[in-house]
Amino acid sequence: MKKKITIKDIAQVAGVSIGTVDRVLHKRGKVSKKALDKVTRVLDELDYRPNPIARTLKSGIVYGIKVLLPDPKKDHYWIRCLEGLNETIDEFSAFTLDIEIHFYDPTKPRLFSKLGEELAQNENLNALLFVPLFERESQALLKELSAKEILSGTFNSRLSNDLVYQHTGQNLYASGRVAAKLVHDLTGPRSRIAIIHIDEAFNNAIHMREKEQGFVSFLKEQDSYEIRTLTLNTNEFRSKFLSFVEQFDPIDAFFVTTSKAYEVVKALRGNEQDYKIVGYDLLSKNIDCLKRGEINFLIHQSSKVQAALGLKGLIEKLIFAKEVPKERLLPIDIVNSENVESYLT
Amino acid sequence: MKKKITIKDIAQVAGVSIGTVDRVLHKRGKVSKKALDKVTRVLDELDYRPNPIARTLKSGIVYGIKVLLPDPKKDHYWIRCLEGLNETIDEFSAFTLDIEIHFYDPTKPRLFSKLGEELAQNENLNALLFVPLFERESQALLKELSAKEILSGTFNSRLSNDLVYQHTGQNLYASGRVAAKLVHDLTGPRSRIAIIHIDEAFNNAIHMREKEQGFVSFLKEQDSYEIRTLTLNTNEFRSKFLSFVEQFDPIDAFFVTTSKAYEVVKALRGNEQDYKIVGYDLLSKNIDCLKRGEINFLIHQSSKVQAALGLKGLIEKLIFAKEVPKERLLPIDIVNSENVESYLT
DNA sequence: ACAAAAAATGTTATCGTACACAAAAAATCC
DNA sequence: GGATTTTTTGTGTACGATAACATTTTTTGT
Repeated sequence: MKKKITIKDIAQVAGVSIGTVDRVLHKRGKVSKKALDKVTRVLDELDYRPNPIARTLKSGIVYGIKVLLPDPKKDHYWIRCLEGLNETIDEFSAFTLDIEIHFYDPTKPRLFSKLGEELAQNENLNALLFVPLFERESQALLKELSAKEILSGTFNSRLSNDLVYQHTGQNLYASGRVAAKLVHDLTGPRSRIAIIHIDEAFNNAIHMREKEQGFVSFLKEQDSYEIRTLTLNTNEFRSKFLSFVEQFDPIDAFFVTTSKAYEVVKALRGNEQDYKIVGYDLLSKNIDCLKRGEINFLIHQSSKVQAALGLKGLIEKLIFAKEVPKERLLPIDIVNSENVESYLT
Repeated sequence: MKKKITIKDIAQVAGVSIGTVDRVLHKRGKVSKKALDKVTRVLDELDYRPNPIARTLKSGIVYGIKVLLPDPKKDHYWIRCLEGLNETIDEFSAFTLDIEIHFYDPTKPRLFSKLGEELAQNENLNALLFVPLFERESQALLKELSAKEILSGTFNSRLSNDLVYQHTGQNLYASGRVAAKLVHDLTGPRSRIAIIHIDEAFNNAIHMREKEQGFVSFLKEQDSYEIRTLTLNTNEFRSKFLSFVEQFDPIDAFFVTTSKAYEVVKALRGNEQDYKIVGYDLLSKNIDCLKRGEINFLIHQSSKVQAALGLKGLIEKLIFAKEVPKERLLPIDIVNSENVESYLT
């Protein structure tokens, strides 16, 4: 228990009043050069860091944080992010934070832009966390935030941009390699494998490509494999999928790069062969298939935790002046029928 | 931003002074029945919860927490717990907490008892977190803590005791089932599987049994398997292990219930056959084997996170009066060569 | 019924920070 | 140099909970 250095200590050592120290700390001017130098030096020497608790207690200081999330009503995937956000909000309920969550239609880049601009207008906005589904629009938003010195955070999708303060995400390439390793374990070498992309437009196409690249890169390192890729939408699924299966027959395993592995399962039902299937995301439909043994593995990069961590990072930066690594990647969880329960908190 | 209810509001509504409210809150007596009733009612009605920040700020209130951990010098396994503890301590550095970590020799129950009693003597000890390696001694300690109204928390090992305030741990039985499922995936049905317990005395024998039971229960549900169990210590390892392998030959897979899977790998080196191996814990030696393909899967229940969560639970109870579920079980992580990196933060 | 003791209740300083305002010191003007 | 403006510095109060202390009310004893 080392004694904590307060603003009082600084004032005493520097031989000035706490008011002067405060002015130096907050750069509100009205300080003579002499006093400024002395205080700055003492501040540095004693390694002073303001007590965030006292700061919070002092009335009036409310940090404004807004979150921009794809509407869970339009795409159920995001409901878990919302849970994560709410948990973090709850965790910091003791502090005076003004956190608002706004939803946007994941199919309408225009509205995203509009909403983003609107939020950025807000006077007392200190940080904005968002899912950058739309590359171009997100870049524009980031530029605006940066200009206004508003902290920015992204999660789930990544932008290649230095302006973003912090990103919390997933290593898609590596997750593809993980899937490949699992398939390799399940089928052995020299097998025939289908990579299925479903609903590329809706989700981020880049996501699926990265997963595919990781997947293929692993298999290339192993014994020879026969790989085919199929890209389609939910509505054209029934018509195209089965003819693909027939054409590429016999298939040993499917790697489904989106959360729609259950669709593949459904389509293959009644088929005699024992297909191995590796997919993504702990949707309840997927979990049902997993438990019935129709899906072998699901890869899970908790979007809930991503959202929670992303928000937490921004809050801690604001309240505690705690620095967070610019990029944090979640573990790639391998889920099968036996450990799935342990991931459902 | 709903307005927060302060002690002042309560006083006003109840028609008394804040002093009286405070006395009611802290049960320090000297309050008339009439006032007590009124305040209690208002307190309940307005759902008042004290501002933990103001409470912390008020000088003098220092919560004392001690942690009792097996010495990482004696058993390197615990070093990761220590990391987790330190991360949590760091996280709450803004609050006035007096946290001390004490080590005990994991081979000496007597010293554990002695140290435990010593710590419990401490006047301003509010909570004690410990790893209950020794059943009997831990029970005694718990009784003492409970009598003194000191919060108790355990992690890593579990005691069947209602006195413990909260436990953070792992589902060993389920992890055994997970391992079995993986082995099943790797070998297919009708294979020959060896369960290896190493250093039962040192670690908790019950742990290994639970894992074994889970493992066997899964395989029983599948097609017939041939299972043999071998229990041994590190020093007698070389002599007994190879003769066991010879005897039970041919073996398809090994399930090692402790963190010593690398020992099995070492012993089997030079052997022609392609054994499948599933083990526990992300020790660097295990990770090396995993990356070289000598171990197929490691099961990971982050002891670091267990320790961190355990401590966090106690702190939040003290500071925020936040209730924590009596038992929290970590996810059972499946680790292979491709996702191991994502777990090493 | 009155004084003294006991019990109940109210008031206030404190923690560390932030900011408004008052006070002092320095600079400017005539 | 004295009055006025400007700059710099110091002081007081608030935030919410706590606990010591001061004050009021009630009870007890004679």
